[in-house]
Amino acid sequence: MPEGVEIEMYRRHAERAVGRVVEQVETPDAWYLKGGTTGEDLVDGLVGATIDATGRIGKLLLLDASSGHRLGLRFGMTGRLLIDEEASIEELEYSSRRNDPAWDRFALVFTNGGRLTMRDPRRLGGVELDPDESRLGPDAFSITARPLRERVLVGEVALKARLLDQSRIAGVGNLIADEVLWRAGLDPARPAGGLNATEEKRLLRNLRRVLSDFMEQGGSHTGKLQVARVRGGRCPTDGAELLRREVGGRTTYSCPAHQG
DNA sequence: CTCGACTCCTGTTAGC
DNA sequence: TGCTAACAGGAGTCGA
Repeated sequence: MPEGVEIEMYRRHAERAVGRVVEQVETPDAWYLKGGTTGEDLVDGLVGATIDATGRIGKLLLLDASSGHRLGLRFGMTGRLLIDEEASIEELEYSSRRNDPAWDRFALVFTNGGRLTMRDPRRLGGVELDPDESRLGPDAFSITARPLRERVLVGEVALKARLLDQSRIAGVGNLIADEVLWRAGLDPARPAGGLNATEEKRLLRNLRRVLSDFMEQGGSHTGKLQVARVRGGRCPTDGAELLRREVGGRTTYSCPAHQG
């Protein structure tokens, strides 16, 4: 599913839209418009404007328009981004391999005839004009030791729940969280505030490595733990049967032997 | 402010 | 073979 890694790939793909002029906005699914944004808002704010730049905070993809407005795109669990009908990621985990235009929820049509399309079977994504970015914590790709320690590694709540909390660190989803904690040898259910200095460093180091590995390998489904994230799966490093639990409201796989 | 529970959505898949 | 129910998770809301 799209996590920060996939959204960064989408952002790079969306660079192909920079410099183009919006001719038309297509909103076939009103449910997909979020935060009070209407089709009329999008037409008023975007038609005639040039896409000047792309941006990303966590899982939120941003398109800056020359009108001064900023378009926010969220992809939920199954959303894909198409530019001129071309996808950046062909295999999206947990998404359909089918590629049905009936799932098009939103599109920008450009004056050159090309288009930017959001194709989302399960409709968990959404589009918002000028979204509130202040609700997101520092981006996972650039977070440093201090904000990690002060905003994420605090309190009694489960460590993994903290990593998934977009207001504290933006961009970590279920697969990235499981892979990072597995590599760092940390139990997902431990209190977030209970890590010592060594463990904090280990967490940050592994977060950075996982993000860079996943970017290189083509997505958050390319982790070493991924193949074992099935019922009865075994730890790829020590062979112990993985623990399958719900932590932070999400299905969580961890190794009882080396994640302490 | 914190935090867990609940809800939304629908294609896929396991199981009968 | 065909049907049903469980499952997946990002994100918002609500109430204690």
